[in-house]
Amino acid sequence: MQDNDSFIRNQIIDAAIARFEHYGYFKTTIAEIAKDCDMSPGNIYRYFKGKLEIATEIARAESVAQVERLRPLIDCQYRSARQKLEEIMFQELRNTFHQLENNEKVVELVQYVVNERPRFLVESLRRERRVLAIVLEHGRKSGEFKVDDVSKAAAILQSATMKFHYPQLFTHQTLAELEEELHNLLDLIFDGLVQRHITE
Amino acid sequence: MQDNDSFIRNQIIDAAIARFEHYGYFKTTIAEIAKDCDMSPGNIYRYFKGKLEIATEIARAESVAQVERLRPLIDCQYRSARQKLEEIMFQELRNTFHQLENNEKVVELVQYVVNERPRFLVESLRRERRVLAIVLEHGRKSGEFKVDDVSKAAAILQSATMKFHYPQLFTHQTLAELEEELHNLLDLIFDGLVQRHITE
DNA sequence: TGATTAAATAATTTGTTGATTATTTAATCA
DNA sequence: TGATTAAATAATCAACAAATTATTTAATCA
Repeated sequence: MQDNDSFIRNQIIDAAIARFEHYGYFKTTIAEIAKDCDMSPGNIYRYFKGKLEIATEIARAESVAQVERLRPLIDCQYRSARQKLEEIMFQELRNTFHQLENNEKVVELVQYVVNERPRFLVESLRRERRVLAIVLEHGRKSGEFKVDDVSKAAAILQSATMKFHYPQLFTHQTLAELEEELHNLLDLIFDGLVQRHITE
Repeated sequence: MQDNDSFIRNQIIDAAIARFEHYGYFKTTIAEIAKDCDMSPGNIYRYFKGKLEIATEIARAESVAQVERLRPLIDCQYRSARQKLEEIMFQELRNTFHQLENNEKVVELVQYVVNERPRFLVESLRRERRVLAIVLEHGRKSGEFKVDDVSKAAAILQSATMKFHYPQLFTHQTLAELEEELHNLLDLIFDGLVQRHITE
């Protein structure tokens, strides 16, 4: 029964989230998650390959949700492509920063998943690049941007803003400082990206 | 005797470098370094506060040397400021990449120093920013660049290229891939940085 | 007296053992 | 028969002693 299966998977995921957020990944045991779901520890393994797979699924869902939260923004009619890219970057910076300050258990979990499953990071970065590419394509079509290869441009944009997604690289800076730096960086990038209409 | 003191300091540093490069920071003991210098372990402490201070001095010297190696480049008369910045970035990328591939013991040492002494990283980054600022100032004076605040621009340039200095962020990319990405990034940045002479 | 050492102490690492936890397997259930 | 469990096994962790190493101190040397 496929439906019931995914119902139970969700039940396990939900129990795991609650435990992980409260006690952290390492301090929660499969036995505890199983007990929360009124099942035996072994039965968890019918639904997940192991503890790490549960964590990976949670981290992936968070990464997908973060990108999903950008959707209304990228669909918005009243913003320029530039404004959209700026807001995407700021939203991600603030999100990372707040996670780091308020949600250390989740940060720990994600960092562990990233270390154990290098593909996870590659996949998450690709998801973000797709969003960037969509907005860049808008900008290209409307003539706002001068880009020929949209996905290459997305990759560049992503590496240029890498610092702002990696808490390890927030060298003791405050959010305000990071925001100002990001703002300046984006100005620099856009002045190079915006189509310049030479007056003739 | 100040001269003799610094002679012995250098002797210790040299012995430590040899050991650290060969066996790694953690596998070499103060006793071994002392023996290489024909002195007792305790005597090391007349010259250094401890093992970590020796490592820090070695890492700092490496960081200073890396910046020094850029000097002929920044003094060069026949290169544009843009060319200089490009070559600085490429030189640093290649340097980091090769260290990572050939000199894992040194990488381990530097990473440990960075973890234990957060100031060390701040200091190294400032050293690099100073170089960038010098070249930016050249470009500003000659009219090649449109920058008002040179040291702010240096900071932006540094954060935009952060990925290429942090091996942790080389997500399984080859040197060739990284070089291409850096090349594209610099193109983007310069198109925004270069003064555009509007034809009137 | 400053440089050095040997010896003392403090901190860290290593190795070991027992417990806990993750995962697998072989029944049981419905 | 598929879902579940209980029991078996494998892997990991925690605690603690022993050993090693880092650092300090109190002599000794020249």
